[in-house]
Amino acid sequence: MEDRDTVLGKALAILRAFGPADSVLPLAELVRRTELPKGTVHRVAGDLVHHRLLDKTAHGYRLSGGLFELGLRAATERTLLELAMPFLQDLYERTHETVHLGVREGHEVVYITKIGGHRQAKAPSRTGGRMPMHCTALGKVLLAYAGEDEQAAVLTGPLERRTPHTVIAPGILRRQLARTIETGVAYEREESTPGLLCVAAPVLKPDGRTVVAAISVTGPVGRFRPESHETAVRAAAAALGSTLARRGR
Amino acid sequence: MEDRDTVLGKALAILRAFGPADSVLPLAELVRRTELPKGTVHRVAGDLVHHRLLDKTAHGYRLSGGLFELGLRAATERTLLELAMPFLQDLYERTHETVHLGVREGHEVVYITKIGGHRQAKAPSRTGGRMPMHCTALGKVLLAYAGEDEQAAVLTGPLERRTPHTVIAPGILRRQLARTIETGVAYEREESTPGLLCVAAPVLKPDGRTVVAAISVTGPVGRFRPESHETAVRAAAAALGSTLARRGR
DNA sequence: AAGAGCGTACCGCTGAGCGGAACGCCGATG
DNA sequence: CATCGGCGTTCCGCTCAGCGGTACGCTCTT
Repeated sequence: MEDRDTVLGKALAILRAFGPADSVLPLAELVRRTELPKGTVHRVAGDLVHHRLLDKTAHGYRLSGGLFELGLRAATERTLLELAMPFLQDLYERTHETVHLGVREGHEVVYITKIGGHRQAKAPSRTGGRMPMHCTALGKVLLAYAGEDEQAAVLTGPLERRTPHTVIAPGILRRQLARTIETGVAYEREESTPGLLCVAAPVLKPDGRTVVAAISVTGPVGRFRPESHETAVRAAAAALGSTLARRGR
Repeated sequence: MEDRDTVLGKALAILRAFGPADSVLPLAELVRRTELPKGTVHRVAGDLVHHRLLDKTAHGYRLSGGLFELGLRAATERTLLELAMPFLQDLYERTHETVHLGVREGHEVVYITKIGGHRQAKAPSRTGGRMPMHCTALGKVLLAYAGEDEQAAVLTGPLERRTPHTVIAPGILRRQLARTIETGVAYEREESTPGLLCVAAPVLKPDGRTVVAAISVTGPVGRFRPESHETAVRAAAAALGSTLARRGR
């Protein structure tokens, strides 16, 4: 999967060895995960510390602030985030539920940001994290507007059953996607996480066909009725769409 | 400044050649900024593309989504961001002005996040960006609680005059910092950007001495009266402080 | 006391990385 | 239309940065 034969490859193998949940990893753990020789990991990790991509603590290594800073220079994601923020705020203020902004990356959703209050539903999504497309509202929206082949690739591939409600039948899923194109929204009902509901709408280019990103509102089963936020989400997404069209790209 | 003799050094020189404002840089520009041989930049940039840290476009290279994703795995910043979000939301909802969360990194402030609505004052701060400490409310708070030597280092060093209001007299600045410790807030009045006012408060560890981060509210001269948000900012920062103390680190 | 697992240090071999040079392609200039 | 400067790309032989097996010393656990 990764190219472990070049210095850069090794360096990245080490950096990517950190999962979203990991905070500090000891050298030995990095060796295990990267499957690189111990000496090598030691040296490269040392270099990475020197370059401010890793911090060295008493208990091991940790991704450093330098990396955080660098990552936020990525132009497209950052611009999207900055332009979207006001709309996401509006949406949050109107709903007081967890609001997500995500884009498609390969066959998964990547969360650009996640905003919420104290009462937010405990979702597994994390800023900068990934989730499968077939079991999230955000993912379904992004998939619905993705290219034919992209869509087919995901539907054909194995669809992980995350909860009893996860839709793993390609047929049903395909129908949901078709309906998403018609209505302009997608739903998730406890398909990725028990107890969670979600509505999402696409942020489109002016052509009305290409997705740039998607916005969603998530809440817990019980007090939360996703249908009642359908219009708000759609409006926010549409508004962001036109803003993007107006300014630069 | 940078170590250009190792592969990693070159790679980082290239990545860091992208300023906060740059979106796409052509090869030639990278060569100019990094002062590396053309052939070398070409090759390394190619490798970086292969490793999903750069995107190659028709007009040059661009920091890619892979980097964004990686950066957001940095544990400390991300945890801080996640735990802070609800408090920042509250603060925004109460004030409807631009809200910042920042930490100290070296002799500057790094913005972890920035949230605001449509009417937000056009501040130069950007998520992931840097600003000097001596002319921002966030910076003054962070500096006030930083170690003696750290504080001295900044005050001794050259203090850039950003606007006619920038305080560049170490004496006055030191008094402001002292006062910040007493009152628990710092102000900025058009010291970094004309037309902008700002209040900030420290997020402290339980010991009440060590700063972890700082929160601020920014608004435009005219409608915005920073004093009236002093309590709200202080409350938000304090609340975040206790939350951090409770959970994990 | 023995052992397992860790982080660190050493060091000689070698091919990955290096970068100067040359090329072909524009678009600006005269 | 000819020239030229700046661009991105490719090539290739030299060499030293990177490599990783080995060994050591430390701290826990058994």
